[in-house]
Amino acid sequence: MGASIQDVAERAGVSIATVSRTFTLPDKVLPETRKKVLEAARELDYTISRSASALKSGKSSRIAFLTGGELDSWYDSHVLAGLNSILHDEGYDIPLYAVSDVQERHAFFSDMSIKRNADAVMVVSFQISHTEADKLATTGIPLLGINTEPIPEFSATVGIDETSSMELVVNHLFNQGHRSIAYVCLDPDTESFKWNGRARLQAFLSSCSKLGDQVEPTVIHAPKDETRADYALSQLSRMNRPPTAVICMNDEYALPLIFCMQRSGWMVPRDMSVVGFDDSTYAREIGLTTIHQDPYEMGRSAATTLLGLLAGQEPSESVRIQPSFLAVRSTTAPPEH
Amino acid sequence: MGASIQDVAERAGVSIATVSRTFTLPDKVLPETRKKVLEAARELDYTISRSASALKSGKSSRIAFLTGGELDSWYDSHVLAGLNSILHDEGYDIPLYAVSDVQERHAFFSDMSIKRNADAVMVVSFQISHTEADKLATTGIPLLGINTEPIPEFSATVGIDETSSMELVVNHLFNQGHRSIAYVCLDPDTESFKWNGRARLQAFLSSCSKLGDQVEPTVIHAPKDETRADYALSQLSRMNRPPTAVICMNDEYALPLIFCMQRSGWMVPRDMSVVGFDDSTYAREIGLTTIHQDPYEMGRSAATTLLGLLAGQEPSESVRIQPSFLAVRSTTAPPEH
DNA sequence: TTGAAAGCGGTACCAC
DNA sequence: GTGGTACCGCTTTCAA
Repeated sequence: MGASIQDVAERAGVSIATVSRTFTLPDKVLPETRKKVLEAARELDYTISRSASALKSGKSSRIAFLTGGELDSWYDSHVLAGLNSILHDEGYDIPLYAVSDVQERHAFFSDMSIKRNADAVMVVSFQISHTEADKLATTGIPLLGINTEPIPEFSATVGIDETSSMELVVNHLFNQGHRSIAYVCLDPDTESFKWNGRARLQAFLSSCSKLGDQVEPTVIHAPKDETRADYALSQLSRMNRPPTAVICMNDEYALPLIFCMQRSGWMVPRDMSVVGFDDSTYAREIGLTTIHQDPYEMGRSAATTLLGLLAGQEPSESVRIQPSFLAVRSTTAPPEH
Repeated sequence: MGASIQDVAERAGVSIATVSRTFTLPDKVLPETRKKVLEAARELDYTISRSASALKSGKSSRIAFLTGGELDSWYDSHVLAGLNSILHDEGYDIPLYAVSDVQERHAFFSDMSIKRNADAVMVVSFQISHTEADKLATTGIPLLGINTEPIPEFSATVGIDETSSMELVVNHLFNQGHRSIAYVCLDPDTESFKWNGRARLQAFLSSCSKLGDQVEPTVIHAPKDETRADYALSQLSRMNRPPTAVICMNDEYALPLIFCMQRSGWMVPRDMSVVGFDDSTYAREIGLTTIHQDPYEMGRSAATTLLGLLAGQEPSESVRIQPSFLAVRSTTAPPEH
């Protein structure tokens, strides 16, 4: 159906080698010849075949995107958009490996269909084990982490500083006078493959302990489903000395919790301060105090780093900390005594 | 680096043809032989090369995903997740063609890099022109629409019934006693390539006119950016006889509008009823009355249809209407006189 | 059932 | 600067 390089060569009266060069190394072709070829190509509506050039050149032109769970989170889909905004134009596809249960996870790392079929792997928000990372490393292709633990197997990692971000939050609340703070999150051990679940929890505990005995931390493991806000609220209510502030693992926990509180007659921040993480959809409009970060830019940053790596450059820094800051808005206030 | 089909053949003591068959047509290989091959493959950590098989078989194993604007909308990213949940396992990649300005749009349809490099095109939420559709049709590959106008060039279209969904909304408000209703949307002619912008606006106007002179419709074109809610509210405020209800083109307009109203001291639904479209993130938690639809399922539905098409089946129905319904919650109520 | 062999459509090396 | 050509790794007749 479509014209091949042969057809173009004949029409332009040159060899296929020249046609190939015209597209891949235009400088090595006489402007005049190039013009002829380009014209012939246009007339025949010729497009280069990805599979053919991939086969011959030995590069798959695919960057695997590995993530835990369906690609439905605000964070991951923005990372993807950012990656694609750069990699697409460079000729890369981004196959999506969304492993959402242990079987899929095991399958991914055992058949390793990625081998020879990807030029790099982006590990996104995924709590990868060392065995798994080792397995990936045997491919010899660059491994990049976005929103993951910076492990030695990765050529580079892009993310925010979880520890200092959480410290910003805890200190903000502490400075407002809060002395009992709850952290609401998924149970990182059972409910999810996401890395930041674990990292943020640890950061919360360490931030509190830095303040010594002055702050009493509580951890509430909420379920993943729609009942998470109700569950968290009921847990808070039944404590005999409830905290005065709640930090949520992300906005997707914080916002429903706020709505739920309002329906139950609690005033935010009067009765309870609430902080989120991410500064995602509606956070600004609602006035949520939250940690701001930009996953789209992280995707772009990772893509740029990767392109350098693929071009043979050494990564200038193996861990790239992206900016994040505490957006103080109207869901936090000093506690009423 | 990686083992090739040659290596496996040698190790298993068979020809490469047999190795190939073992993976693509296992039934045509003696169980005994198959076992040998599979074992050799495992020992060598062999994975089939996608580019090689793509080249030889003439199929690209790519399904192009064409959408207007960055892939950051709730709707589009859920469609993608749904598509990928089926197509990935079938061995398809889904390259993302996100055209967000006129240049990119023009480039996409003029270089047609998709030609010979995609087995099908998914047109998602995109207001495609007839010229463009014709151009795509010259590739001869299946064209599917998701959340698009059902045009003859498409083999199939998946979406909700925009007209009847909007009628559900308008009639709900009418039955509550609303007689002056505003519709808030992007200006479909200038601000976006998204199809439903146009379709919903038309549906709004026709739904109102079906009720004759009894309902007075107003259309407010709001900007795309963060000021959209403020802008819409200011437009509403300056009307000398403001409507009693507002329908928004989607939840991403409705929710900020509600927050904005609350900040300005308006009570929803007492002072103004608000309806959204999509039933997306937080809509349920906030109690937004909205049209519910499931883009993830639409993606899966379209993927299934496509696989049938690719397997040579005729599509059973060229337009597939996915279920949608009005979720009546707490942002609509009879108007106070 | 299995093997031999002819490509699929490019790329890149080597002459000229 | 351009052309000839040997592959890249697989799929798929066609014979055996």
